[in-house]
Amino acid sequence: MKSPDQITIADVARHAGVAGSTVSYVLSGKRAISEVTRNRVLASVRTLGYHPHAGARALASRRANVIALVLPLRVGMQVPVVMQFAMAVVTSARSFDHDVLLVTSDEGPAGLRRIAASAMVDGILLMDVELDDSRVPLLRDLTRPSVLIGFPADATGLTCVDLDFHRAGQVCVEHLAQLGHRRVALLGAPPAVYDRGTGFAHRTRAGFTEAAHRHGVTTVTRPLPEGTAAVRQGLLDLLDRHPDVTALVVQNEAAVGPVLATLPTLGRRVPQDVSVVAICPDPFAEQTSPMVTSVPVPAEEVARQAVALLMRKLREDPVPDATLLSPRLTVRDSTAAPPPP
Amino acid sequence: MKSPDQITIADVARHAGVAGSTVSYVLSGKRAISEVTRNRVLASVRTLGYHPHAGARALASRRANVIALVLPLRVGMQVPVVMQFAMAVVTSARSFDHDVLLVTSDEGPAGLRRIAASAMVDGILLMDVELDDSRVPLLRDLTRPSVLIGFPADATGLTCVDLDFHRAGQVCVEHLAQLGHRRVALLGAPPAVYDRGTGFAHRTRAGFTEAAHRHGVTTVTRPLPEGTAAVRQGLLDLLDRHPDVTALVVQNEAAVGPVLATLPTLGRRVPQDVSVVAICPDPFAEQTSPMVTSVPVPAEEVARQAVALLMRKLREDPVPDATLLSPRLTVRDSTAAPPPP
DNA sequence: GACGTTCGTCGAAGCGCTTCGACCTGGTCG
DNA sequence: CGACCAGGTCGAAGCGCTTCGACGAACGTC
Repeated sequence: MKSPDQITIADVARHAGVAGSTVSYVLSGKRAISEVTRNRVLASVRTLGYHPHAGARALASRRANVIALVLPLRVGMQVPVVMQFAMAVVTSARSFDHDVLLVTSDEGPAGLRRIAASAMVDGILLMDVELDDSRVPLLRDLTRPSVLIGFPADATGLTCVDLDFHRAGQVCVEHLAQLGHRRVALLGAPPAVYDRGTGFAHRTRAGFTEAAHRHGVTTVTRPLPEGTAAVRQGLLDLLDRHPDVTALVVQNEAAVGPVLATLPTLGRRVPQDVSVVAICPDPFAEQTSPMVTSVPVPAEEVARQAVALLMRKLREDPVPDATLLSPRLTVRDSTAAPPPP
Repeated sequence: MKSPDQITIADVARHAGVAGSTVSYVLSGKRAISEVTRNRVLASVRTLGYHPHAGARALASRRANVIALVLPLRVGMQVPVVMQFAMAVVTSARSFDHDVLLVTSDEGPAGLRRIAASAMVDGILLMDVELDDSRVPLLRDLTRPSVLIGFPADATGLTCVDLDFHRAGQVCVEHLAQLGHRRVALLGAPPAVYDRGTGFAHRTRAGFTEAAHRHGVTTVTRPLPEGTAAVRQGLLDLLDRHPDVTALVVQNEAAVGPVLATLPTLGRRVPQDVSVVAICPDPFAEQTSPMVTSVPVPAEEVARQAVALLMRKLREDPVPDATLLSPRLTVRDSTAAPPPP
């Protein structure tokens, strides 16, 4: 007595009057099959509602058609972007006929090792990589190919994708310099993010500072803690010490709203008195009032690229080590020329 | 020549000087094995770094040790909660020695069917269930067990877990009534959420209205669109038409911040002039200023419960159809007695 | 018209694991 | 003291799939 669920390739073969191997070849396209046989098989597949058994397939073909998406358990401020990433990864992976196994970092290296060694996944996508990431060395001697989203300090031998944050910092300054601003502040991620050594924060700051220098703009940079009250306090302090600042670059999704809301209460209108540029996802930027000029983190595109790269590695195609997506600046209503002195 | 990666159970057996089946029994504990043999096998497992091949295991045992987590692709504003859920699901699943396959709804029912039929997962966890959810009927005639997070209109034959939103609505009103408020407004999710028939919004409103009635409190309810500007407009309009409202219940994470920020600019101090209770995740509530009295959505606990239920169903243990987690109200700084008339 | 070629199909051999029945011990019991 | 039993262990038979080599048949080619 057969169990009622799980239609096997043998069932399809019988129904179509061919050999099991023929069904397999029809489905994989790895050998020529006549038009007529193919159609007969496909018809049987459809009428029986056949779906290949993933385990059996993985066992025989040594490919699971699954990739791992490794997220840090401690998702800090940037939850929405991470989510957007994750969804985009799933969608992209599906377009390559792969599924996504969600893994958290809290099992540590052992978790990664388990996933890889059990042949559960063919490749690994690592998100939110930190400058000095404990998972990274492991990745190097794992047999499975991997792609990182973000850059560790030492990226040799690894494939990494990210927004070009260095360039993003530059772009913000250039926009503001062009408008005539001469003194600009960078309000960054919470201090913890810098301390943790997360790459993007440092790279943005470097680009920011470098471009400012080049354009004769003087700068102030400071991290911005979480929480509306803290943001307010930070702003007060900043404007108190540096009253001549006429533009802010904010790289902290959670802070963008509060910053825009607080400035008017401090007697600074946006953009008449002070301009604001944000580095944050588009959905955020479009929801503020006034709508904020921003350099979006193109989560979907980064995800797509990362998956595409991983697929190429699975095929053993050569891939570039570093892929930097160029930032685009979208001008909205929060930036204007500085007020006359 | 053997491929260097992938140590098999045969390797372990040889190394330990026992039969393959013995290794299997040591690992699964399904038959008595002498202490001495067990230790010898476990030692070999460790020194060789053996991890069972997931596909082979799934094929032979008919259990993949993987559950599917199905997320809606279109995640609205409540991204952070969803994320929190997802992470908690992974953690819980791991504690049962299961992994999590991330699936989006955008493939539609076909996607679910594929996942289930390919024996890729043993069970399914469906998030963000809507009152009239197209995926739900399918679930009923799938062979795999499933658990829903949220309630569809017709939940017969299904296992559902959620916060008791009806009770949450009541709890908010009761708190406010006790403080002496007589006229209370419910500011809900964006209109689209109601139209979509998402259960929690309706259930909260029902509980809210019912409790208000019972306590002799009159109510106004209205959805709240996304965006700071829209929130402001909505508040202006509300206070204009109903100037006697002294308390607000906000069920819209994205709106809590803006509401609290906007009220003072409309000449209403919180909590002296108007009290605010939010139904939102704790991290949100703790970040507002003033810190808002709230009924948190216990994402982690819901996730844990859902996974636990699914595991019981996998073991074919009987489980309750509906699991409602009781809300707790955390009093913070945004609620007080209403001002004298 | 005998000989390659290609094209399409089949059968069988695994992939690495679980699990079932069988088979050995040594005790225990009547 | 032989029969019985429980505790340990083994060998072999699959699980459902892919893939390799083999094999007919239909087609030129000299």
